[in-house]
Amino acid sequence: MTEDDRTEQGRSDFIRDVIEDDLRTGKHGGRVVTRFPPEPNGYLHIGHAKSICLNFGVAEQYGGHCNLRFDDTNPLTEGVEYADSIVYDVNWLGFSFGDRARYASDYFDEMYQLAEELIGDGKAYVDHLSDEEIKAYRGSLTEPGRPSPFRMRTAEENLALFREMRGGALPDGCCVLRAKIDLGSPNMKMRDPLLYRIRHAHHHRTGDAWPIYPMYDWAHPISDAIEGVTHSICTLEFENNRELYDWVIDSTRVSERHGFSRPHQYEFAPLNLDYTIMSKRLLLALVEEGSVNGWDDPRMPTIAGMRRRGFRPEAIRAFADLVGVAKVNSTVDIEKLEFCVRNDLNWTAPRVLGVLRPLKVTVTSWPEGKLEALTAPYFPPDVGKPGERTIFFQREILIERDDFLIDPPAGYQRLAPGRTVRLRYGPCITCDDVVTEEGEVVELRCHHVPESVGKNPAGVKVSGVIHWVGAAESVSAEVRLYDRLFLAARPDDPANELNPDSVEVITNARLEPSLAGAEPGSSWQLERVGYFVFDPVDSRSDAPVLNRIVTLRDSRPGRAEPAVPTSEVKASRTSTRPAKRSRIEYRAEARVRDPLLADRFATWSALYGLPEGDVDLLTGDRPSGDLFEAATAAGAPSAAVARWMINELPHELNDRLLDETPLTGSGLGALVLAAEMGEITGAAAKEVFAEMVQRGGDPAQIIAERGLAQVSDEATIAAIVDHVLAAHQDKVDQYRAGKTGLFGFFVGQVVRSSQGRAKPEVVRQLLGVRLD
RNA sequence: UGGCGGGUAGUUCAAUUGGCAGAACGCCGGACUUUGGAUCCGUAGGUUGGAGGUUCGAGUCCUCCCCCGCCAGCCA
Repeated sequence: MTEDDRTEQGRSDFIRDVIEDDLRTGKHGGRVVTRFPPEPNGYLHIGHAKSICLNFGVAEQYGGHCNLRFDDTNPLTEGVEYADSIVYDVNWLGFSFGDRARYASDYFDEMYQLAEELIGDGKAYVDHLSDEEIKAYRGSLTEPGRPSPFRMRTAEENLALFREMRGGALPDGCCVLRAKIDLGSPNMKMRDPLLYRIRHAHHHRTGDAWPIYPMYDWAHPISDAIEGVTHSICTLEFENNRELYDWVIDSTRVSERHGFSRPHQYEFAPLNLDYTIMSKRLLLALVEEGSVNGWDDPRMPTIAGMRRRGFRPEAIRAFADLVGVAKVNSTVDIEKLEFCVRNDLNWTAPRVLGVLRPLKVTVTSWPEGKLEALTAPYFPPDVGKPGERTIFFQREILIERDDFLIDPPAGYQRLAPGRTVRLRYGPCITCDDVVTEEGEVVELRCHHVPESVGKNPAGVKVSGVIHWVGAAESVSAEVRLYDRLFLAARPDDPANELNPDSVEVITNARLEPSLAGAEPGSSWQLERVGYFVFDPVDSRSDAPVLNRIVTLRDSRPGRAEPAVPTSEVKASRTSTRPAKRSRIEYRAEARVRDPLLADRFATWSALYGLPEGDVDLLTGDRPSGDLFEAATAAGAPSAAVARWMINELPHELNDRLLDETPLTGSGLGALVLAAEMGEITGAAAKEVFAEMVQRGGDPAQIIAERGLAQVSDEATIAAIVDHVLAAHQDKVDQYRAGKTGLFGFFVGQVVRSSQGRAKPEVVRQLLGVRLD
C-alpha cells in the first residue's frame, strides 16, 4: 500500500448503502449532511476517530458536509478546555468543518420555544415527583409504569410551571418537564422521558442565562433538524433512543419549520480495542488518579496521546478505514492499529542509527583518531525517497548490547566471539576478544575487514548486520519505551489491571550525530529497533527525549505471541434466562380466544392433509385461514397453497397485515395452480406473487403483460446457454479445471438472461451436456 | 422476564440483493540478504450460531431453537 491508496476504492458498509439509496430516491433532495456531536466533557479518543472518519468521510464522499456540533447540554461536566481540544483534534485528524462549529447551546432559545408549544399541545407536563419516585413510577423491563399524579395537569398549568422553572426561582431537583408519551411502552425510553431539568450552574458558553437545561433526547433531534442533518449517525447504545428521536421530530415539526427533510438516525458499533479502554469516565479516572501523566500521555488511547506517541493522522484514518463500519459489537486486534502505524511510518520516517543500550567496541585494527565518512541514505530503495547524511566510522564505536552473545544459540545472526558481522553502512568487523568485569561484558575488541564497505568480503562468512554509532561522534538521549497500558485484553477492572511495565525509561541511549538538532515531533526509524518520535513536550535540543512509537514487525521465527483466547466470554456464559414468549405461543393464545381458529387447528390436518406444523402457522389468525380456504376453493392443491403462504407470504408482507394487502384467495389460488401446472417457473411465480401482494391484480393478466410464460423449449434455451458460455469463457475454463461450484453461476446467468422464464431443469440438463 | 439490535475464517469486514463463500490483519512457511525490517510469493484456517423447511439452487427466504449486546440517570 502506498500513501495514495488511502483514498481507495469503494468501501461498502450499511451506512453508505443507506445514503446511496437515499440519493437514488431523492429522499433529501440530494443533500447529505452529517454531524459529529461530542460532549465537551473529555478528550477525544480513537473510538471518536472512527466516528469522525465516518461522518466527515461520507459527507466528503457524497458531496455533502459535516458539522462539528458540541452536545453541551450538561454544564456540570463540560468545559472550554475540552471543547478547544476537540476542535484541535478534529483538525489535526485532517478534517475541516470551516465555519460549521455548532453548539447545542446555540439552540437553547428555540428548544425552549418548542417545549412551550409541546406543552400547549398537551404533549408535555411538569412533574414534581422526586427522582426516586420517578424511577419507581417508571416500572421495570417487564412491568409497565404508572402515571405520575401530576400527569393530568392542564396545559395552562404546565405552561405557568415551566415558565416558573425558566424564571430561575425554583431550586435544583424541584421539578422537571416530561414528555407525555406512553408509560406502558415496552421501550423504557418512551415512558414519559425527561425533557428539561433545573440546574443552577454556570455554562461555559451561555453563562448564567439558563437555570434549566434540555436533556439529550430533546436537544439532539432538534439540533439535527435545525442544521438540516440528513443522516444522524450514532453508536449502538442509542438504538432505543431512535423511537424517541422520531417522536420529537414529528411532535415539534421542527424540520418543516426550517424547510428541511427530516433527519434519520442510524446506529453503528462503537470501536473496542484490545488492551485499551474507551470509556471517557474511566479515562478521566486514570488521569485524575495519576495512573498516567495527563490526557496526552503517550499510553493513552486519546487522539492527544496518540499524537504525542508519534502516530500520524494518516495512520489513524487508515485504521478507521481498515476496521470498517457495521452493527456487530466487536473488539479489534491492537495489531491492526500497529500495522497501520508502521505502514504509514514506513513511507515517511527516515532511517537513522541509534543504540539503546550501548556496548563499547574497540576496533583494534583502526588507527586512533581516524574518522571515515560514510554515506547513508535516509530511505531504502523500495521506498525510493531521496536524502542521505554522513556518518563516521572510528576506532571506538557503540553497538547494541543485545547484538552480542558469548555463547550464541543456533541461528543467531549477530556478533559472537570469532564471528564477523557487518556494521550497517560500514565495514565488517570480527570479534577477537571479550573484556569482562565481574562476569559482565564491558567491551569487545574487534578488527575490521579491509575493503568491506559496500561489498562482501571474499572468503569471510558474515553472520548478519547490526547497527552502531561512533563512541565520540554521537549524542546522548533519553528514550521512553511504551508498552500496552493494561495487562488484560479486556480489562474488567481497569484500575487494578494496569501494566506496571507500560513505560521503560532508558537514559543513556546514543544517537548518530545527524539527529542533534531534530525537531520535536519529528519521527524516525532507528534501524532494527523501531520507530521513534522526538517528544513534542519534553524533548530539548540539548537533552533529546524519544518516544518509541511502535516496534518493527518482528519476523523472527517463534517470536509471535500466542493468540489471545477471546472466546472465553462466549463459552463460559450460559443463559439463566428462560426463553421469551415465542410466536408459537401467540398463535396458541389466539386459538384459545377464538373458537373458529381452534376448530380449524383441530380439523385442518385431516381435512387438507397437512402436517400439524403447517396447520399451526395457518390458524394463528383469521385472515390467513380465510385466504387459505379461498385459495383452495379456487382449485389449487392445499399443500402447495400452504407452502406459498408459509414460505413466501411473510417475507412479501414485510410488517404489513394480510388484510391490508390487495391479495385475494382466488388470485392466490390461480397463481399456485399456474405454478403447479408448469405454466410459469418458480422464479416467475415469485415475481407475480410479489406484484399481487403489493398492488393486486389477476395472475393470468400479469403473466401475459410481463411475458412470463415458462420456456421449456430446448432449442430456445440452448441458444441462451451457448450465449452465456461464450460470454464467460474464463469461467468455463475454470469449471473444466475443477471449479464445479461455478455450475450454479451458469444456471443463474441463463435464468437471468431469460428473465426467469427458462425452465431450470432444462437449463441444468443442457449446461451439463455442454460443460462435460 | 418485556422490547430493540446482532451472530460469515483467530480478528475486523465483504459477498452484485436467491447463483463462484472472498479481502485485509494475524498466523505458519518460503524467496531475498547492507534493517531478523521493508518487499515478493505461498500454505493453512469456514457445518456462514444450530436444526428443520421452501427452491433447480439458500450466508441470503420461512419456522423453531441457541448465544451475545443495549434499555428502568434530573448523563450523553
